[in-house]
Amino acid sequence: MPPDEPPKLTLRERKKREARRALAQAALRLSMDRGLENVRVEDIAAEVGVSPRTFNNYFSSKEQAVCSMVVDRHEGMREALLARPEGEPLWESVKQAVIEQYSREGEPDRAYVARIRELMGQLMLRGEFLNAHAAVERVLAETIAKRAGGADHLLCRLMASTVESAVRVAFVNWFMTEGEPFLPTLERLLDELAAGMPSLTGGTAPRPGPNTTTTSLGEPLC
Amino acid sequence: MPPDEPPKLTLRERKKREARRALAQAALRLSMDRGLENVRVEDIAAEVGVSPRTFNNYFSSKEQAVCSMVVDRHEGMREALLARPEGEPLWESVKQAVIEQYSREGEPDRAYVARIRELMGQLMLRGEFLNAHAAVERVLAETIAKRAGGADHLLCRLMASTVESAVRVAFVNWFMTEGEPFLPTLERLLDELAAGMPSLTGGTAPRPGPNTTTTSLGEPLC
DNA sequence: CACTTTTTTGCGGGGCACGCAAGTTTTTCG
DNA sequence: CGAAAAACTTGCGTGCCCCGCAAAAAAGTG
Repeated sequence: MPPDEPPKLTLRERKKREARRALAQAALRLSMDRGLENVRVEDIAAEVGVSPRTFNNYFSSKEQAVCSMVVDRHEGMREALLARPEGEPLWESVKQAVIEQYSREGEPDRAYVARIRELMGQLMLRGEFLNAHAAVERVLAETIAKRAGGADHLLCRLMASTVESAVRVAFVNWFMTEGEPFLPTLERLLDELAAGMPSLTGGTAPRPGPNTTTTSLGEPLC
Repeated sequence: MPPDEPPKLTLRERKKREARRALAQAALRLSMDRGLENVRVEDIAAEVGVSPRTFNNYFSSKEQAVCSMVVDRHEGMREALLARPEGEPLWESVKQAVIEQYSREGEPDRAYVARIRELMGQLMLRGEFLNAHAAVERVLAETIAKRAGGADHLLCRLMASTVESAVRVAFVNWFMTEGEPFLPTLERLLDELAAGMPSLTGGTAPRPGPNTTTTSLGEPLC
């Protein structure tokens, strides 16, 4: 068998990536177990066998570490989108690229649903999570622009932003409902997006209907 | 003239709101002047004439204080949307409600563009900013659901989320370009949304075109 | 004016993020 | 190879932040 990945990247680079990955994973694992508020930076560092100070050389907060898997996805996102066949309509390309990206990880682990729900309850974490999505959004916008051959820059940003919206909504739905699978939901939402959400716009009749609870602000669910 | 707002709310309530408002405003003002990193909680408290500890009774971080104006907008948002005429198509209602909301404040102050741009460079702040938008998004989704008479819950969330996307994209465009006015951009983006972004989808031809710079990640611009 | 409820404040603790200046490892190159 | 250069890690020290707690002050009540 071939000895291993022949180190194309300098040893240093490999070590760095590995350290980063390990830290991120440790941060996530510990947070799932005990809840983010019971995880000190010290713990994460210890888990990986590295000094606390080093943790901060890689991430500037534990929240950032936990969310780094989200942001790392932009890499594959760009490639997937650029790899779509030439003539394909833009929406279809984007839809397939995004779905492919989230298929590769398989349906998120059902066992952890409750934990994830608790995790996302943390306000600081949500901020970082949204930041991560914003990062993905930027490269997505750029890639769309490239793919669309110099289309209106603003519209590309809008499209990228709404696509990320769909992802987030599908994700929140996934971990809030216990039941519904992620990918089909995502696919449906992307289709709706592409069509301007006719299912909503269509059923215009504002029947009063039975009152739903007016859950006001504060910081309830995600 | 009538003596004043006849205190409908107990004196206590008024003081609380006033304190909160004052703190938020001070936080924003100071951040604009010196940049958020040079503003300690102590400074904000001092500006309002209150103990630092009290600041944290109102906000759990300075970032939150700075962004509180965003989240306070959900109040007016709900009212505006529910006040739209009955038969009006949903998209039109939402569009008008949102635009109305942002008209009431007038075009954001042109003089501060550069400052705002710097402000938004702060990563922590962006997280909180996005959190604030997420809060608005929640009540918007709920209001849309009510207005649409029990339509698909998920789609309502999607619509709310994409609308907020449009707002953010328009806003970022505003403070990144120096030039273009906010409201017309917003209006255009909302129209595009309602139509599934045909301007993009239409021009499918993927001409290679001259390469644009592949600005990769890190944490470049907003 | 007593009495209750709510808010403010000081204090103290636990933690986090980061600059800096050694140490240590990897890379480069003569 | 072996030494200088470059890059990464680590410990230490600093400043700041967030929050729990309990006492003091303020606002509401009769």
